Parts: sequence; C-alpha cells; structure tokens
Amino acid sequence: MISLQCLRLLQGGQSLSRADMARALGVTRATIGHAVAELATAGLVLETPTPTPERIGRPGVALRLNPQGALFMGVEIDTRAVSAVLLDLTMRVIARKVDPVGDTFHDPKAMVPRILSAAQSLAAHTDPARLAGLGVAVPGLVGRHGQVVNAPLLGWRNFALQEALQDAAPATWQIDVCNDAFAFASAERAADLEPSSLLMVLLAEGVGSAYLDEGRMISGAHGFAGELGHMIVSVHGKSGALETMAGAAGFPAAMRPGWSVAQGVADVLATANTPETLAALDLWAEALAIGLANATHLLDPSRIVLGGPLSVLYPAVADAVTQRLSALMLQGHAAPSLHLARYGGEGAAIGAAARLRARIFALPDLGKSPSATPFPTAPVVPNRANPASRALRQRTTS
Amino acid sequence: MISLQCLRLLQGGQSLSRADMARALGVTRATIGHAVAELATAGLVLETPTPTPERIGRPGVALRLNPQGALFMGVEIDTRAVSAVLLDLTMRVIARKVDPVGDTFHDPKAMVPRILSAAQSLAAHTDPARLAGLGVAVPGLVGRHGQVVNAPLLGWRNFALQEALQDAAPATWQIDVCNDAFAFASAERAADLEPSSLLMVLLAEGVGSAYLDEGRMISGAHGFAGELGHMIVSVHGKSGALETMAGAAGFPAAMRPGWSVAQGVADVLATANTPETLAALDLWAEALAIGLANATHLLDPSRIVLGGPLSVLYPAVADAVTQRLSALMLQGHAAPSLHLARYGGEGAAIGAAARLRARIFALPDLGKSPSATPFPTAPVVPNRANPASRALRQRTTS
DNA sequence: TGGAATTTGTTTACGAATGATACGAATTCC
DNA sequence: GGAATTCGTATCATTCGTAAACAAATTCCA
Repeated sequence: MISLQCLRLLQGGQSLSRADMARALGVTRATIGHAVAELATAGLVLETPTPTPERIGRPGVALRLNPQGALFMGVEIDTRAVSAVLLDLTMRVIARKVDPVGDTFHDPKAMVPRILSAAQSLAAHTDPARLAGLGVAVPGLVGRHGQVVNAPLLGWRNFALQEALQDAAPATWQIDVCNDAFAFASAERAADLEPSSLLMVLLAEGVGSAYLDEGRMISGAHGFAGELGHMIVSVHGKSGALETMAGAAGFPAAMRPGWSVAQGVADVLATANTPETLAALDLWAEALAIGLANATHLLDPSRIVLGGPLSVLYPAVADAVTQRLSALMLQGHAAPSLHLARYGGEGAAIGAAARLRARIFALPDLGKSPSATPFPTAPVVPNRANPASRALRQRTTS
Repeated sequence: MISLQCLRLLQGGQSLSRADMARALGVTRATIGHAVAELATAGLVLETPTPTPERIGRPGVALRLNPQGALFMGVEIDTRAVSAVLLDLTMRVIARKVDPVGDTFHDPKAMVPRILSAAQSLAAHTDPARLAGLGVAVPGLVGRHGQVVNAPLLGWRNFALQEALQDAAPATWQIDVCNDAFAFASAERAADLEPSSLLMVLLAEGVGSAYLDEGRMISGAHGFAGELGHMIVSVHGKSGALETMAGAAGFPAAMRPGWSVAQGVADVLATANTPETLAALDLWAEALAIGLANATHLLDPSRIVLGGPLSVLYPAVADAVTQRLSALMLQGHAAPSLHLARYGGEGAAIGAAARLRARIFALPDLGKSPSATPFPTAPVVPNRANPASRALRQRTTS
C-alpha cells in the first residue's frame, strides 16, 4: 500500500531519496525502506548516481522510476493509418510504427489483425514480461468496455473492439480502447507534475474534448462525455453544431472538396493575409470562443489545451479567441489559460499508452472488494533468495 | 479502515447483518465483528429488532445507521429568508426554521449572526456532541474555501462567508459553504442507493447546475463548475445566455414586473391554455432542451434532475422537452432520463446538510498524508471499560 | 420431541504491515 | 580529526486482518 504511494511520488519523473519520501508521506524511513525494496525487486525503481549532495549530513540515495520497468503500446486509428508507439515508464517514446491502411479501415473486423501486427512489431523491441499492454484510441464514441458505439469517420457502429483485441492478443497484454480525445488528454495529464483541472480540446475533422477534474477523467455514465463538437452554438446568427463551424469538416473557405485536413491547413496558412481567409479565421475564432466559454462555465477548467491537426491554426487567432473568451466569462469566473498541446500528431497514440501507464499508479478503488495487482511484479534480474533489502546495493557495494 | 467500509454499506438506509457485510466486502466475519463493535461504541450503528428470519440457519442480527448518530444543520440563503433544517444520519428532517430577512440580505456581514442564530435554535433540539456542523447554500459563485465570489441575487461580492462563520460559530461545528445547485445535487445524491452520473439543474431566477460523475461532485478548478445558465444558446434565432430564456428572470410572459417567482409560476399554471402562455412554454421547452442537450453531450449523465421553483412548470412541457432532447442527441448517444427533484423547496438546505453528512462516509483522500477522523467518535452512552464486543448486546442479553 | 444440518457471531492464534527506537554510515563544518 | 547532521537499516512492539475452531440460534426431518 505504501509502496504504491512511493511509486506515485516518482510518477512525474522526480528523483527523491527515501528520506524525502518519508517526509512527503508522513511515515518513517523504515517503512519507506521496505516499500522501496519491494519496488526495486519488482524492477519499477532504480537508484541514480546521486545528483547533488549540497546539504550537511549523509546524502540520500536518489530514486527514480526505472524506464524499463514497464512498457506500453499505444495505437491511434484514423482513416489513413494505424500509428503505433512504444512508451516506457518515463513517458519516452522508444519506438514507433506507422502502418498505412488503404480502404480497409471501413471494416473494423479487418482492422483487428492490423492493429495487432503493428503492436507485435513494436513488442519485438522489448522484453515481453515487461510489456503491460496495448491502448487504442478511436475517433468516435467509445463505451466503458471499449466497444466502439459510433465512429462516423471510420464508418464503424457497435463493434466490441476491446473484446476482439483481447481475444486475439497475447493473454498477458492488457487492452484498453478509448476515445481519441480521452487518450490525448491522458497524454497531457501524464506529463503534468500535479493533477489539475484540464480541458483537452481536439480539433480535427470533428471537435472532441475530454475533461480532467483535478486529474480525474470525467467519462460520464456511458463513457461518452466530451462531445463538445455536438454542442449547438450560434455564430453570427447561424446556429448549428460546433464542429460544423470549428471542425475541419466545416471549416469555411479552407476545406475544398477532396482536400485532406493537412492540405486545408497548409492552404489557410499560405493565404493567411487574404480577406477571405481572415474572415474565415475570424469566424473560426468566434465559434471556438463561444464553445470554450460554454464549456468553461460548465466545467471550470484552469487550463484548456488545444490539440489535433487544426490546432496549428490557433496561434493565428490566439488573441481574438482569448479576448472573446474573457468577454464572455461570467463576472467573477476566471478565464482559463489556453495552450497548444505538448504532443503533436502522435498525441493520441501516446495517450492511449499513457492510459495503461496510469493504471500502474492508480489508487485502488475502495468501492470494490477484491482487486488484482495492476502489474505483474516479476523481478527484472532474477536474484536468488535475496532478503529484498539487498536488491539495490549493486552500485553502493561495488 | 474496514469500519468505514461497513458504514458505507449502510449509507443508503439498508439493514445488513455482519455476515452480509463480510460477504459484500470480501473479508471475514471476525473482521466485521471488530469493525461493527467500533461503530457501535461510536454510536453510529444500531441493532434492529431482527426483521425476517426466512432462511435456514442462525439468523443474522440486522444492523443499521443510528439516526441519532450524527446530526447536521443546513441553511439556504435567498432574498426572502434564511431557511434552516436539522437532518439526522438517515436523512430525515427532524426540525426546521425559517427566518425571514428584510432588506438585510444585502449585507453579508450582517447575515452571519442571522445564519448562526437560526442554526442555534435548531441545535437546541439535540445533543451538542452529536452535532457535526453547519452547511450553507448560497445562490452564486462559491470558491473552494467557501468564499462567496459573486452572488448577483444577493448583491454579494468576495465575502469569505465560511471563514466568517467558522470564527463566530462554536469551535466544534464543521462549516461548509457551497453553491445552491451543488447543495441540491448533494441531497439527491444522498438519497441514491448507488452512485450514478447525475446532472442536477436548478431552475430558479437563474439556472444553476451541478454534475456528479459516478457519484463524485465535479467542482472545477475554482469550485465554479455548473454555471449552465451562462451557456450561450440560440433559440428561434435569438442568441443569449440560457438563463435569460429558461430562468425565471427571463421567462417571457410570466414574470411581470414586481412579481415573485412563485406568483409568476402560479400565473403560468392558471393561464396554461392561453395561446400566449403556450407559446411562452414552448419557447421555454426549446431553450431547456438545447441547454440540456449541450450539457449532455459534454457530460453524459444517465439522469437529469430538475429542481427549483420553476421546475413545477416542467410537467407541462415534459413531452416537448424529452422529444427535442432525443432529437438533438448525437447518433449513439443515449438521451438521459429526466425527473423532478425528490426534494422541493427545502432541497438546497437539506443538501447543504447532506454535504456534511457525506463527509462521514467519505473515503480518505490517499493523495494527502495525514487526515483526522471526519467525526468525533465519542460514545453516545459512556460505558466503562467495555471490551467493545459487548457494546451492543443489550437486546440480546436482556 | 429431538437430533442433524446450516448459518451466524465470537474467540484464539498467527502473519503482515507499520511505528518507535537505536545504531552504523556518510557527509559537512570547524 | 572530531562534532554535528542526516540517511538508511535493524530490532522490537503494536495494530489490523485472516484462519480455524467453537458456541449459539435457527430450520429440516425423522
């Protein structure tokens, strides 16, 4: 129990000594000693070559996450490719693979082996015992059990993707299928040091979102929360779903028939000074500001993070959006800060993997009765009959 | 730790035997025996006169919450009165007091003693040692620390009400100041047996809301979440904040100058068949449906509960609202069910008290290090040197 | 009517986790 | 080089929960 708390202290990449942890958790150093020994034999933490002594007294031994302690695969599915990444415990991408799909994306059943083969080729880079599992991000409505309820872009309806993957994948892999905005938000969350109230807005063909309240994902009763794109807004007298105005599919002037999102965005940037484009951007800014204001009044995030292909247009309208957003805010209601996402095109795939990573740090749900350990705690280096307290000491004793 | 879990099992008013609890929590009966003895000496649970033997074998002893185990006061503040209720552990109102305020409500500082005197007169009904504290519901923006940031109806700005009450109230009282919609939602939540994803919408002069995701209140970064009334919507070409269309202050045709909400509502009901009123109700239904659809796409509640004075008009438009709401829902997105609130005019006061009650059942926040017990566990009947296991047995041994 | 079967609640012995305390180790200060 | 300080560990006591056994209260059935 305490060992999990210790692990959580290292979650953000910090280096702490045992004594630091003891102070942070309000327990004795002895207790931390046991917990760390446990984590070390499980291969989840490492001692680092002691950074800076500085203070008087015996310097502590810095502990950090073992990057190789656990590995996670993340896959993003869209109409062009299956993009997969392999993530280590410190959130570093250590391998990637993009597998273009032709027209096969229409058939979810046919995509299952494609997803798994992309994953398998990443899995080859690492020790299978350390591989926690596979996360998949899908653009569309995904239920609590990873079933794709409706993914209009892909043309999928009611397909139990998580179940299908679970059946076909190695039994040791954990499988998690989720909405792409949820995944993207998880990536941002994992990179945060402290939990915050964060609204992730994914600007792609549609407009998706995910809200993390104090670091906790708000998924709703069915897992469908965050459909910001379907909010009805009215811009310059025209009323309709936000994503018909702020999403790529409805971006005025930019999205010519047959163009990809990237082409449209490139064209907008190339013609950024023409009156036509300026007007279109202004309309976009207006729609965005109203949508974000509505979401802010309902959710009160401290930060809004914009991601997705269209978000590269945001700097062009940043001033207009923030200004209108502030103007729309209720008296006393603080306008959240607006940023671009930390991760770019790979964000959803990284986030899908990050969701699995988060399980390792997740507090047990005290609501339920019995729960298995989130990760098999097999030692990286099998040591015979060690009293656990000697598990680290290689560096010190050598 | 286990004793809290036992308490939580009884939260909804259920009667369970020790063996039932052991099965539910996946622990041995011995463990439950200890935990229950602890709860019994703390005066939080009681044995009941054994309801129904039924099954073969020795019948279990039914346990339930001791209604007198803890008492909570809740106060609602509006422009007409300070309304206070005294709630027991089983959510029953055991005393009430309405203290009309004249024009003094404008001065928050002057309201502090009025709130406390109303509370004191309720506190006289009960044992001070069993009185957990006082919850206060305020119509307006309330920050995380119970400071009223902006309450337009009352004309309050930036007043640290919780702090002021804490200073003036008896030191043993816990004080909690929150938004009225949050309070109302807490009342509904407490009456639920299972945690659900519930959107509470409070239809008063303004339109407030509160969302509970799987039973957990979503309060936002500053505690300002739920300002549904400030969502910009467009109804029949007219665009503006939802509460100017669906709130009493902006209810067309009904709210004549100088009328109270109650008068306006009565007038609407009296003239429900005139074309004018029908048109007004239709507009109201339309605005409500759009607001609820927007909120549903963002939050995905399984239930929406309507409360507040205006909610009595809802049955007149129920069909229109549910129909339009369904029509606006995204393909695959389930429309939530719509209900009227369980509690009427006292809902906010009851909810303010229920928030304190919820603390007794709250799981400890594993994020923080040291936490005091949420409730002083002084025995109701001081028994000398009892080995705790004999604490109940009165009924059995007599 | 009286045992057999069954379920409940408690008791006793034991194991695991954590705190308290003491001690050796590693470093700075002087 | 010694005093001061901090770190990590070892040892013992305490607390919490389990396992197993047992007494109690009831139904079933001859």
